[in-house]
Amino acid sequence: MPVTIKDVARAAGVSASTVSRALSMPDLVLPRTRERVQRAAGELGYHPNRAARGLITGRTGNIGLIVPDLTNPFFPGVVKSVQVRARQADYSIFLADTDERDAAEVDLIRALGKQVDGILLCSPRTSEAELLDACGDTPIVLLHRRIGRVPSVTVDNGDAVRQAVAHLVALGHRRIGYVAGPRLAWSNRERLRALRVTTAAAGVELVEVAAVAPQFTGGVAAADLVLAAGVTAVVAYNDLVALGLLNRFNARGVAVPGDISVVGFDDIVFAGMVSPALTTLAQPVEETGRAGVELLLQLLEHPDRAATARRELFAQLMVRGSTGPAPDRPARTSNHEGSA
Amino acid sequence: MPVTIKDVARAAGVSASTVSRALSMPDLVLPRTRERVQRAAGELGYHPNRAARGLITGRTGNIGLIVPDLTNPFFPGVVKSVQVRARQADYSIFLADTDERDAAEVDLIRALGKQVDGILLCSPRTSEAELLDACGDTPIVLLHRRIGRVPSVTVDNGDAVRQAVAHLVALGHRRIGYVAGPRLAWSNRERLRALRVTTAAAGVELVEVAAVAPQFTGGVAAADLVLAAGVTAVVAYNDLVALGLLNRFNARGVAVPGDISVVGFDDIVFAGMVSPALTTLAQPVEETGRAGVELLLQLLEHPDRAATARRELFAQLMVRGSTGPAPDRPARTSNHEGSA
DNA sequence: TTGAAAGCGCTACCAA
DNA sequence: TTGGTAGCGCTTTCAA
Repeated sequence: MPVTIKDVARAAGVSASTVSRALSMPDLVLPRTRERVQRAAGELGYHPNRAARGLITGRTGNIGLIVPDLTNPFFPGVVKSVQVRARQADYSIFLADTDERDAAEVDLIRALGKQVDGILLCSPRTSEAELLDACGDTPIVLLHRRIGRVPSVTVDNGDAVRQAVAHLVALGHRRIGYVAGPRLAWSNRERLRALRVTTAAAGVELVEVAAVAPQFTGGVAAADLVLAAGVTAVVAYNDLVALGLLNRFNARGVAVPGDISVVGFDDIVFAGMVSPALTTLAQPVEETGRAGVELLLQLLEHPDRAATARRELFAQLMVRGSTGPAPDRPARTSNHEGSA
Repeated sequence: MPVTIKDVARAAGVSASTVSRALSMPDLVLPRTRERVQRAAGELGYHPNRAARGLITGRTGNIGLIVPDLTNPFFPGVVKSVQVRARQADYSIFLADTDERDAAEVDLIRALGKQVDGILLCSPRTSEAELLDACGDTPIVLLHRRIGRVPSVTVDNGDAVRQAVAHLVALGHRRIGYVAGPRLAWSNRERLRALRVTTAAAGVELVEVAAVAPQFTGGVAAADLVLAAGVTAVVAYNDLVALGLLNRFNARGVAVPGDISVVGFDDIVFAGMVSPALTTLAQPVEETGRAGVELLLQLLEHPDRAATARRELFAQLMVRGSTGPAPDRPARTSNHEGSA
């Protein structure tokens, strides 16, 4: 049986109220008493029961974090940074992974809602209305998505895309493909929109090749379509997809960047491990998580103030081996002479 | 203000006790009443406050999960499978990442202890005594570690190593290197021990090259030592380290498997993405997580019974491009002719 | 079968 | 500055 506040009270020869105060509002008790209580608590190994405390204060000391898929190395990065910042503020993390099943988001929000002070929603796909409905009055902060005036931490996808397109155009590419991710993903929509605008402005062609699962296999599946599209460069929704492209290109004997250039998003650690290393837009993962927690904490302190409720971060282009000068002609669509 | 049991009681025209029963022990109330209550609960969107329930039942419905480093793709796999199984049993997951800082384990165990019904400790490094002390009377299940009679899920590292060595020996290798991981990691100790035994039994030489951080950079750092050790094959503590080796070998112009063969552990998804693809020992991640949760649930049901308290799983060798016939001589230690 | 009452561990209020 | 008391939302006796 765990040691409760009463045990400490008895040991210190004071009342439970005093123990409570001595521990959480030390200024309100006499130094002598405080010390006595703290020593007793220490000796007994007392740790307040957070659930019981939460019941009355209305605060659990927990933060919920919902991510689409831990298997994508991008998200563990976010989780870690959230974790670090949360722990600093003495919060624990409830983690849930939706496994890319959009419907699971709402269920998880509902399930976690009661046990946490607020939820960090990473790249949610659920429609605005459903999301807001599911949250009820649980404070939320969106990561990588923007909805009305809901506090959010986002990365400027427009700027990121501009960097990528400028880079490709400078290399001489005039026909660029995009392998999209989940249609409902905000990042995907933003990237696609920015690609349309930016390529048009630069006077180059954009080919929307396909939309695939944001995974390695998605990239593998899209690779042949990319080749058939006759582009000299391709932007992938994320690094996983880009790596899938690279892999299939390699299997088909299509040289990167000789025959075709590839750009990804996220700069997951493996983007730098393959050869040629992937050119990608590095997301400031660490900052994202930290900023998310901070926004949420702020929100918990001042539920009214919404002034600082948005933070926009920036991605940075990492130019690596997978992009190079445009080939004179698009990549051959097959390396078997006969099949052309 | 969230809807409480009283609201439902009022709406259904019954007492709070009845609501409680109708929801958690439906057989004890009249079908008519039950329906009325359930409808009311549904309409109001009532979800019991788990903290309050836990206060009286002594069960939180939460499971703690502590992993060394989410950045290693092996662990997200475990987390996901734990998550899935836990959710089936209507448990939520408290996740904590120690960031490979051994000391953090104890703190986290203490911090989580009170808020969960039990803890899943994945690959902990802490000494047996400290660990048991920190746990107090929180039930724990160890993943990838064995301590006395503490319930655990492990993979038979001896068998895994046997598979790897047999494979390498069959290819003609006679001098095999090992790049170790954290000295305190149980898996590392087991693998090292098994390597010693197995190589000796096969009459081949084992060179313990180095011990590095279980990360990509660790492998990169060890690569030159491996080459200097004059081995024709190298076993790495895990895939991340193996990929680091591969990367550095590639940079130095050392052919894999032409000049040297590489074997990793885990079969993280990226092991199959590089070329040549990494030969590795696939851990049954999904089963590990599931088994861990099941053991813990069992433990919570019958704190006494310890019969089924251990589960041993098996790794499977995935032979891929990174291993091949032994070169006649060990890999050249440099590709610069002059420097030899 | 149902309701009233007690109490889980804690904090917040009010008096002293 | 301290202690007593009430009550957070829920479950679980015990009576009715």
